[in-house]
Amino acid sequence: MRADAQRNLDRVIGAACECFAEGGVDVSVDDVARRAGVGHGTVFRRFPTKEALLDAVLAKELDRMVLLAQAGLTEDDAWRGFAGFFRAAAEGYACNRALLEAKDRCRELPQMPLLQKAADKLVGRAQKAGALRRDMTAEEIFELVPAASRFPDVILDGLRG
Amino acid sequence: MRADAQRNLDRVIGAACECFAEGGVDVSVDDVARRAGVGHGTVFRRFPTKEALLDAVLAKELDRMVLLAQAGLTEDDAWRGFAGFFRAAAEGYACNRALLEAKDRCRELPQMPLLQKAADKLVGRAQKAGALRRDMTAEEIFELVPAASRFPDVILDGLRG
DNA sequence: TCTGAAACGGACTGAGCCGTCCGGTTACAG
DNA sequence: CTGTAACCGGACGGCTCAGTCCGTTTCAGA
Repeated sequence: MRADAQRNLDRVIGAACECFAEGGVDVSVDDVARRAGVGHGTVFRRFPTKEALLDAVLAKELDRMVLLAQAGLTEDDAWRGFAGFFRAAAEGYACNRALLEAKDRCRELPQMPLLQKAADKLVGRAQKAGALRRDMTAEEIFELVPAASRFPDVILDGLRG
Repeated sequence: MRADAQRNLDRVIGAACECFAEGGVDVSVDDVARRAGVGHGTVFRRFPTKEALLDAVLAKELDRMVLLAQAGLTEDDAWRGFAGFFRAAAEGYACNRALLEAKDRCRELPQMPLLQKAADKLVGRAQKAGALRRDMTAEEIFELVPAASRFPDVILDGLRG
C-alpha cells in the first residue's frame, strides 16, 4: 500500500472514531471526511458503505473491551475483576455514543464471541465466590453496562451477591 | 372545529404516539400520516413542524408521568411510593423510544417543573425515612430511570439507603 | 528523471425527507 | 337543497446525504 494511502486510511479511521463517538451513528460521511482532511470519495474507496466504516470503528472499540475483560480475569479477587471490567466498559459507553446507538450491530461483529466468553468467565467466577447475585445470567448483567455509564457504583451495589 | 377535522387530529396524534414510541424520533412525518390514514399535508396543517408534533406526543407522555408521580405521593410508605413511580417511569421509557431519544427536548416542556416537583418530594420523603441513599440528588436519581427500563429491581436495590 | 499505476477529491446522481401550496372535496348552516 | 367556508391530500421545491465516476495529482521503482 502506498504511503499516502496508508496515511489517509489512518486519518479516516481516527476521524471516524472521534465523529461517531461524539455525534453518534448519524454523523455524515462528509463530516468524517472533512475531519480527516480528505474528500469523501477517499472514504468510500476504503469502506464500500458507511456501515462498513462504522463497523471498523466499533470493531476497534470491541477489541479494547476484550482486552479489558481479559485483564479482569487476571485479577485475583473475583469481585474486583468483574467490577473493574464493568466500570471500564460503562465508561467506554459513556464516551462513545455510537457504541450505544449501534448496540445491535455490535452483536454481529466477529470479536463478540470472544468478549462474551471472557465476560461469562468474569461473571461465573464472581458468582461462585458469592460476590455477585446469582439470579441473573451474564448476558442480562451486561445489558446493564450502558445503563451504568452514569452512576456505575449504584448499579454495582445492586448487583452484589 | 369541524367534526372531520377533529377526527383526523385525533388519528394523527394517536398514530404519532405509536410511531415515535416504536421507531424513535427519526420516523418520518409521512410514516405517521400513512398510519393515521391521512395525507401528510394534513399533519402539517395541525402541527407547523415535525418538532411540534413530537412535542405534542412527549407532552402527553409527561402528563401521564406527572399523574404517576402524584399517585406515588399518596402512598403511605415512602419507599413504596418512590419505588412504584420509579418502576412505572422506567417501564414508560422501555415502551417508548422517543422518550429516550428526545430527553433533552422533554426538559423544555411546560409540564417538566410539575414533574420535577413531585419527583423531588418522592425522593425527599424516602430519603428522610432512611429508605433511599442520601448521597445522590433527586435529579441524579432520576437520571437512572431510562437505565432502569431493563432490570429496575437491580437499580432499586442499589438505591436503597 | 521519467513513467505508469495507484490514489485523490469534487462533481454528479438518486433517494428520502421536511415543509408549502393550491385545486378539488366535504361538512354543515340556513 | 345549496352555498360557502373549512378541510383535505398529493404534487412540488429545496435540502441533505449515501454512493459513483472520472479527470487530475502523487508516489515509487527503474
